[in-house]
Formats: sequence, C-alpha cells, structure tokens
Amino acid sequence: MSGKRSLIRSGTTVDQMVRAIGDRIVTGFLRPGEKLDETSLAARFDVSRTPVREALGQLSAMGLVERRPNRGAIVAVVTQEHLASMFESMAELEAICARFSAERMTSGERRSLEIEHQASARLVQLRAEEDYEYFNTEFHTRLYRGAHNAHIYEMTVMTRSRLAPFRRAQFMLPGRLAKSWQEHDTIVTAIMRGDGNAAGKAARDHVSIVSEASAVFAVGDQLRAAPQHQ
Amino acid sequence: MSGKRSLIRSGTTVDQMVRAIGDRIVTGFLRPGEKLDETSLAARFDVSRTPVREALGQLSAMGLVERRPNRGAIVAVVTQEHLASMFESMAELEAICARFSAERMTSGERRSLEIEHQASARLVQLRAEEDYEYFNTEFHTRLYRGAHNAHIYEMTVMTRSRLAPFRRAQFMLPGRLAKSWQEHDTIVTAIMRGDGNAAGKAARDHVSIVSEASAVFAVGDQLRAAPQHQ
DNA sequence: AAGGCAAAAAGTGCATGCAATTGCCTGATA
DNA sequence: TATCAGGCAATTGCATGCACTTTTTGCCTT
Repeated sequence: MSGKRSLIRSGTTVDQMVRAIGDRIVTGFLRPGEKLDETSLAARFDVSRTPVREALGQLSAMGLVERRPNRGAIVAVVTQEHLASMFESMAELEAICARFSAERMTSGERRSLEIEHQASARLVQLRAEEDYEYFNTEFHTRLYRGAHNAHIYEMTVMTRSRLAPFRRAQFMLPGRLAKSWQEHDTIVTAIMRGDGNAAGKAARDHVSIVSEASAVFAVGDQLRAAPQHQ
Repeated sequence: MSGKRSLIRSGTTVDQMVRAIGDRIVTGFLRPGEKLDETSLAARFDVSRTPVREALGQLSAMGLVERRPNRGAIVAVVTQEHLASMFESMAELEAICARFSAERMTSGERRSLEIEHQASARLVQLRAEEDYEYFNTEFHTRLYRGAHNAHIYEMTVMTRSRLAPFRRAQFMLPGRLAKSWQEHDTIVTAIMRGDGNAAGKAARDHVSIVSEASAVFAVGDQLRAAPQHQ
C-alpha cells in the first residue's frame, strides 16, 4: 500500500470502509442506484479490494447496499412500496420509543429532554433550519435512548439510517419547522406526565406526517439518479 | 480447491457460508461464546478463508456473531440485559404484526390462519411437541406476513433468529403446549373480528410469557458453554 | 513451586494473483 | 437497419501469501 490511510480513523480498515461508504450513502452523497465499483472504491480510499469487498458485504447485510452476484453492488434502491413500509415501521418504532420513554425515562433524562426542547424553540423563530435539523436528530435520539431497550434502539437507529437518503428535503417545506416543534411539544408533554399511550400516539403521528412530506421527493430523486437500473 | 462444494447449494460461496454458519448458530449447534476460527471453518467447509471471513463479517453485521479485532470471532454472547431487551422487542414487534394482521389480512390469509390454527389443536391433544413447534413457527410467520409490511417483517424475522438460540427449551415445560394454543386462539379470534388492539395485546402477552420461560434456561446455557469469555 | 519473560506458534488483516463471469463492442448476416 | 454470434475488456469471486498481532509454551529466576 502506498500512502497513509486518510481520515475516518479507528478500527480495522474494513470498519473504516463500512463507515466511509455507509456515511456517503446515508448523507446522500452516493445516491440510490449508483454503482459501487470495488476497484474504484479501493483506489479512492487507498486500500486493496479486500476490505472494500467485506465492507460492501456488511452494508448489504444492513440493507444499505444491494449486491447482484457477479454484477457488482449498487446503493440500495428501494421500491416505493418498501419505502412506505420503512416509514411506517419508523412510525411504529418511534411510537414504542416514546411510549417506553414516558414510562421509563429517569428524571434526569426527562429534565434534559424538556430543556433542550424548549431551547430549540428559538431556532424555530430564527428559522435556523440547519441548526433545527441538528436538534431534531438529537431530540429523536433522546427518545430512542429513553426507551431503555438496546435492541429497539438498534432497530430504530438502523431504520433511520436506511431512511436518511430519502428525507433530505424534509424541512424545506414552508412552516414545517413550527409544525415539527409543535408535534415535539405534544410528545414531550405526554412524556412529562408519564402518559405512554399519548406519547406513543403523538410520536406515531409526528413521523407519519414527516414521511408523507419526504416520500414524494425521495422517490423522484432516486429514479432520476438511476433510471437505467435493472 | 479440492472437492465439490458440499450441501447448501445456490448463491455465491459467501452466501453459502453465511447460511451454513448462521444456521448452526440459530439451531444452537454452535453455542453463544463459542470461538469461530476462520481457518478451521474454511477447512470444515472446504473453501478458503476469504469467503469465511466475509461471512463472519456479515453475520457480525446481523448481530449473530461478535468480532474482536485481531482476536477472532465468537458466536454472539448477549448479556441478560440485552437478551431481555430482545424479548421485549419481540413482544412489541409481534404486537405490531398482530395488530396490522387484524387490520390488513386478506380474507384468504384469514381463512388459512384459522384453518391451520384449528388443525394444530390435534397436535396439542397428541402432545406432539416436535410437530407443534413446527406449526407454532408457521403460525407466527403468518402473522409477520399478514402485517403486509416488508420492513417490519425483516426486523421481526431477524429478531426471531437472534433469539432462536435462547428459546430451545420453550416447550419442554409441562402444560405449555395447551397454554400456547389457547393464547394463539385469543390472537386468532381478535384478528378474525378485525380488532387490531386486542390482537396486538394478545400477541404481546403471548410472547412475554414465552420469553419468561426461555430466558432462565438460556442464560445458564450460554454461561456453561463459554465461561471463560472476554 | 510460582512468577515472569522471551521465543515460537497460531491466527487475523490485508494485498495480490488468477480464473470465471459479465457486458460491451464489432462485424457478419438476414 | 435490425439482430445476433463471437471475442475482448472490465470486473467480480475466491485462493493464496505475507506481515503483524495475540496467545501459548517453555525456560529461567526467585
């Protein structure tokens, strides 16, 4: 091997490749349907094909990549139907997380959830979409962790990354910011009074609304990126 | 490579290895904590280390295998806490599947669910544990499919396989067969009358009860198999 | 006999090589 | 011009090789 490994440190080379490629998929830098050529990726990251191959295999096991035997790998293309099923799952998973959070969060967790949520109100007024997006992610992650269930956490985070390529445009819609905050508020209130059912329902509705907004963009996007697939 | 590939046909060598090793883990032939030596596995299946390595990577991405850098792979050892979280997740997932099934199953699906369920009553009377176990699996799979949601199906099946090594003893308990059938009956009845909430609740309770029975056995088992782990 | 250290053995991680497969290009044929 | 066969380049799939890390073994010290 010629030079030093560039960025994305820590772990084995394979892990670095999984993260590097996975990130590029999740952030939309690599779009659904795009071809993932082992040789080019290996050259791009200055490693041999072996770790790239292993990474592609793992990403395929995670559902982010699709592998066609002897025909290479592509960024996973999901049908509109499967996309819908993932959004629906996401709504159910968030509902579970919110319900458990209402029942199980420690007082510390409740307090910081509330504080951060209130703080984010400023971002709505300022229309700071970028920053709000960051807080939004934080907020949801708090719910996932608040459920105190490692496996549900895993599934939820995994589903969220698989959906990530399809929800980029989610806050571009006018008025979405304020609406999102209101919905968060309903969830927080329910959690604070320990009402699991209400929290679950509010979270489910919240995600459902977001998903409807995203789905339209998403599929158009993917088709434009890879019209010649299959 | 010397001879022909033995059993487990179709797909690439890597896929075959994933299935072969995965099966052995799920069926309990390989126990939690057991060391998975690349060289021996390669020799055992008469392939080179490369496909075995890739398979272990994928199994690790699926959570069935645990990889420690430079220190080899072992069959995933789960803490009692994580095991509990998986059983709880399973209960929630089954609840979702049952709820959706009640709302979405086609009349054909409803009919065959009912028919098979009634047929299995005979197995209870005959105390045919082996056969009942087969029908039990079928029954639950019907619920997962009946939800008409591909992603929830994936998550549920995956979670079930990760739990499989820990529920082997589940029907050994006396009277468990009849109780299980009764619980199934409650679920079926709710589904037949389209009552999603009742079906969900019944399914959640059903799994919760099974999990309590399994958990005790399971952890003892795993510790006995690999007392020297870490 | 117990503890510690060093050398050897074993095993993993990645690179490279080669056979096999695919897909493309070319050109012949209808 | 459209179609299809054949061959070629590109790419994947697997085996092998080598360097490096971890683990074990055996010897020496105390």
